[in-house]
Formats: sequence, C-alpha cells, structure tokens
Amino acid sequence: MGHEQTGHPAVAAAPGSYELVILLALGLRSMIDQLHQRLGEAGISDVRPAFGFAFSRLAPDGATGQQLAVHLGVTRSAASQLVDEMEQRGYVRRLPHPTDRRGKLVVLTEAGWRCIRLTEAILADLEAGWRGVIGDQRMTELIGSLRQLSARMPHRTGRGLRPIW
Amino acid sequence: MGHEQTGHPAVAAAPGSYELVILLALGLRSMIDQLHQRLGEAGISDVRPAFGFAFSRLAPDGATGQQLAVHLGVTRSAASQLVDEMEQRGYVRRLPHPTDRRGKLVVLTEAGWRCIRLTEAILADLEAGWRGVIGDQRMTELIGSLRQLSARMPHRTGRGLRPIW
DNA sequence: CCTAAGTTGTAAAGTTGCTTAACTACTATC
DNA sequence: GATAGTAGTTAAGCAACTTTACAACTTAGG
Repeated sequence: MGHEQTGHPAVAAAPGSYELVILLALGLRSMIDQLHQRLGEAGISDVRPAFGFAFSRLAPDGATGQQLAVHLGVTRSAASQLVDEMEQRGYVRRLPHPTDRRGKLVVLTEAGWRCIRLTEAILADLEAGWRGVIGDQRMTELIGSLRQLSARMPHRTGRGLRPIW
Repeated sequence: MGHEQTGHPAVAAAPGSYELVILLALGLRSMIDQLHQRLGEAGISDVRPAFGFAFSRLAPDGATGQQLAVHLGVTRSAASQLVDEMEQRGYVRRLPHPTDRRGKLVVLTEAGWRCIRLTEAILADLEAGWRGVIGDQRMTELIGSLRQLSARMPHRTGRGLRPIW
C-alpha cells in the first residue's frame, strides 16, 4: 500500500474560505455521478452529463441551437455538435423552425422523454435522500438560498450551465 | 435580433427535480468565474481553476503526485502534467520525498502561497456577499447542510474534486 | 537475502469535447 | 434591393484529459 502519511483524508472540505466552493463542487459531482450510475443500472449508458443539461432546456417545447448554446454557455458550434450526438443516439430530432427558415427546432423524441422522466425520478429520489438527512425545513431553505443567489448573479459571470466533465 | 420567442429566460433553474443540480452548477460556476475575474484584476491570470483545487491539497505541507491525483479525481499522469504547468509558472516545486525515493513531494513556493492567500481572501469576500443577501443564519445552515451531505456520500462516487472546465 | 510483485512518477501517443474561422442560407434594415 | 446581421454547420486546431509503457524504487514471501 502507498504511504498515506496520516494527515488529510483524500477528500475533505478544507476549513477556511475554500470550504464553500469545495462543498459545492463535491455536492454537484456526487449528484451527477450517482445520477449516471443509476441511469446506467436502468440501461441508459449512452448519455453524458451535458445531455441532461441540454434536456432541461429542450423540455417542454424544444429550443433552437442558439438558445441551447446560451443555456449551456458554449458556442453555437459546440451546441450543434452536441445535437448531432443526441440525434445520433435517438434522443432528439431537428425540425424546421416554424417561423424562421434559417433556424431549426430541436425537440425531444419519445426516447428523450423517457430519459428525462427517469432522470427527474432519480434526482427526486436523491433529493429525498438528502432531505431525510438534513430535514425538510433545511432542505427547503437550502434550495431557497441557492435560488436567491443564482438570481443575484452578475450578468457577466455564470453565463451558462457549461457541462462540466 | 434573434427570436427569443417569449418562454424561458436563458438561464433559469427549471422547476422540477432538475432544480437542485442546476442551482449547484450555477452557483459553483458563478463563484469560480468571479474568483478568476478578480484574480485577473489583481494581476494573476495564469492560473486555471484546477490549480486552486490542487492548492487546497498542497497546503499546508505539500503532497505527493499520487495524493494529488486522488484529490482531484484524475490519473497520476494528469496530475503530473498539472504539476508541470504549475511548476513552470512558479507556483510549486518538486522536492525529493523524505522517506520514499520513488516519490516526490510537491510543495507551494512563495508565489504559490501568495496566490492561495489572495484566493482565500477573494472567496471569503464572495461568501460575505452571499451572507449579506441571505442572512447570517441561513448561510451558516447552508454550509452545515452541504457539509453533512458531503460527509454522507457513497464511497464509490464523488471520488474527487475533478477540475471542471 | 533475493526474487517477485506492487507503487511512484513520467513520457508518448491517443481521445474527447470544446473553440475559431469560414461558409451557406436566410432575415431584417434602410 | 443592396447591406448588414443571424442561424446552423463544417473543418481545422487546441487543451486537458486517458491509456499504455517504462524505469526506479519499495515491500512481501520463501
């Protein structure tokens, strides 16, 4: 075995000002890892995290590539490539845009809807698990606090949900 | 102007079970973006987010490449490359390991310490800003909740602070 | 003691997922 | 109806990771 020379555990939120960022990063990563593990167990292993963030913009009525790019915080080009991937795996389709013949409307297929519904169920379950640990009231407050913070963000930053892995 | 066809704002935490993940992602991204913008204003523009997560493991006493890799959730090879970068920019040094001649001990230089101190100051300031919005008590509870959750994570997941961009 | 197996760090090559640049097709402005 | 701007896509390039392979060293077993 390697020398783990006492000291710090491999993953711990260091005290000090780093703690908040680290906790956010660990929490997010943990949620996404658990989600994708469970999706895998349910037979869906050809989605990556970015798909999920895209789905959350494509539901319920679809979106253009441009809107998707803004939502994810990437270039239109990257969004187009992502849609290629999702289309190839059968989760979305490109329809002609109803009012603008330049644009296309990206919409979820039935497989896409199945995936998003399963995802929501898993996330709800994970959230319920958390709720069981910290209590109902604290969970509600936590979400409320995070919501206030994201509402108050400077426009220049946090521009998108850039997929993160 | 593009057609923004009413509906959803570009970045909003959709209701439903997605909300929590999205809020965590937005919050984290916002914090890191603001941090690096301010570091840039202070003249430090040659660090990327991964450096910060590495620094939090390197302080106070250094770490081996292996430990760093585990902390970040990447391969030893990637950790080695990261240390190359940081060393090249003068933030860390590789010392021979005191007890194991295979290993090396990566430690912060004086420039590294300056960077980490500035980072902590900025993060403390950002956190104080949040505190001003949601209140002292809620902030304390939020941190406490997040801490409990990260303590309760399954071992298999959330294995590392993988740098995220 | 001495060999076999495991660990550490690194280098080289491959992969992934983004960006930039360039283009076509279409829309809006004047 | 020319001019400028926007949507989507393609191709080439790049950054940061992984995989594979290896040398140096350590540890465990006979």
